[in-house]
Amino acid sequence: MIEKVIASLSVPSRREILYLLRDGELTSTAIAEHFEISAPAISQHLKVLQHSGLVAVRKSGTKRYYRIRKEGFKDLKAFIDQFWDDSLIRLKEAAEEEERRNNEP
Amino acid sequence: MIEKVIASLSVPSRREILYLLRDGELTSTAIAEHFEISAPAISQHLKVLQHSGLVAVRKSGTKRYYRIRKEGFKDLKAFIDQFWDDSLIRLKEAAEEEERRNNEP
DNA sequence: TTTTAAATTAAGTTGACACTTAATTAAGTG
DNA sequence: CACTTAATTAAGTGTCAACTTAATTTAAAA
Repeated sequence: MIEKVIASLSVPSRREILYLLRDGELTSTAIAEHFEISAPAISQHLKVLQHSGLVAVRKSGTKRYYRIRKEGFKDLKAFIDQFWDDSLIRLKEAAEEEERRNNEP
Repeated sequence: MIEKVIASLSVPSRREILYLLRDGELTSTAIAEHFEISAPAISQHLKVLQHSGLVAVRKSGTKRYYRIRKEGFKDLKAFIDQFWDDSLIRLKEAAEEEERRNNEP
């Protein structure tokens, strides 16, 4: 799923949609009002965000309320943390830095 | 920079390169051996990863040793954490869930 | 100084995808 | 039942970037 999650986030408009949804759920139209691009474009973005698991939707009459789906970020967070706070990396880095200092005085 | 970081991560080959570099620095050729795509393609990926700040390079003779640049992940991590553990979101979610239960019995 | 090795730059091709407008579905409301 | 509102699906277009092969740079070895 991380594939789809990252692809979702790679488009500025979609990140902007996520920012908007941080303050609570919004309808497709309400979201579209914040953009210059067309309503269908927003709709397409929302579909991508749903398929990647980053947003969820709730229907009520003709309206559809979109909201952040927190768990959708889980895998990506884990991916990043591998590089961010993996102690193995820190050890490797330190060892190599040490070696560099020794070999190129 | 988050723009470039996410773009970097959106390509499977580049994520694979990062995985390889977790175990320590590697030359361009050593990296290329793990892939089916051409050496120039790898070189281009490495350039993208450098420009996004996710990898750094060290020259020694004709060889170039690439390594993870941990700090490069910082901004993206912060971005994700906004959605992952922002207490405001949790409160909003809880409030809305509550409201949903009340309005649609 | 020729040759080899390591890696890149150059140039061109192709497929994906973020848009657009137009048409369609679905659910109220007069 | 028309009409409106909310949102989507359909279909087509243009751009961009991930590849390719060929050529070039740079440093070391023979």
